[in-house]
Amino acid sequence: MDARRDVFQAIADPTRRAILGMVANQPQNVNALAEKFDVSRQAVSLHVKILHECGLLTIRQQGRERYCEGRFDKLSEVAEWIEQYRKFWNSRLDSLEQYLNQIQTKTDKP
Amino acid sequence: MDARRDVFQAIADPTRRAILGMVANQPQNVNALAEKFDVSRQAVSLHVKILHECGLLTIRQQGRERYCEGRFDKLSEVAEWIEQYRKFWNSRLDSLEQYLNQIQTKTDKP
DNA sequence: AATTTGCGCAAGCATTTAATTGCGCATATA
DNA sequence: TATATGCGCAATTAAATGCTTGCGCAAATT
Repeated sequence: MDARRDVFQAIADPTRRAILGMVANQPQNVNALAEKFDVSRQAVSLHVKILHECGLLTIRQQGRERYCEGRFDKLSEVAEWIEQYRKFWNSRLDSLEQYLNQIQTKTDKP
Repeated sequence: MDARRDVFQAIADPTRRAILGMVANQPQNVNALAEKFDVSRQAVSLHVKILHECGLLTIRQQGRERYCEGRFDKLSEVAEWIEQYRKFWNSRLDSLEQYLNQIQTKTDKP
């Protein structure tokens, strides 16, 4: 179960995205994560392993527990890939900056 | 070969990302695309089908040819998912980050 | 010291996926 | 009209993926 293993592939799985969401704010150990899913602890453990191999989370061993914490900078790879196409779906704006100004303006409007 | 079929999964494949890159600027027919890859025409045709099913490209039939053109607005789904984590990897001054901090400060206010 | 708990390893299994090959049907072209 | 071209539709195969189960080790608890 180890072939092409990149960030794009890692985030393709919904369970892995959920895991990332859970370890974004504070570290969680593997069992704590596993309890939140319907799949077995082993399945979650494997997802964690994959995410770790991709550099999307770090693992801090503490006694017999392994605390997982999100490491999201690798997502910039995906973000950059997508950014180049933003102009195609948001044709009147051709940069993130302008896009941001747009939503900011919308939001600020009372 | 039709199960979970979402945008995250569609862009997980490098060949499909390459195809999207090729049809971003001007439409290409299936054979023209296939020539650029080492895999068979059928393989490319299948990737095109998947991308089409995900709404990531449109197909315009013209005679016996099918012109594929990128439709990137579905990528915003991925972009939005990623955006929520940008603050974790991009700690430098960034308009989006500032924006996020701004609303976060508002929210955090007790 | 004995037991429980957290968790990785590894084997096994069902699906899914990517890719190939052969076929046939339209639409072009000679 | 005969032939070439573009391309989808299976059917098939090999590999990858997600998941489970059983095992065992090391750290914590009793």
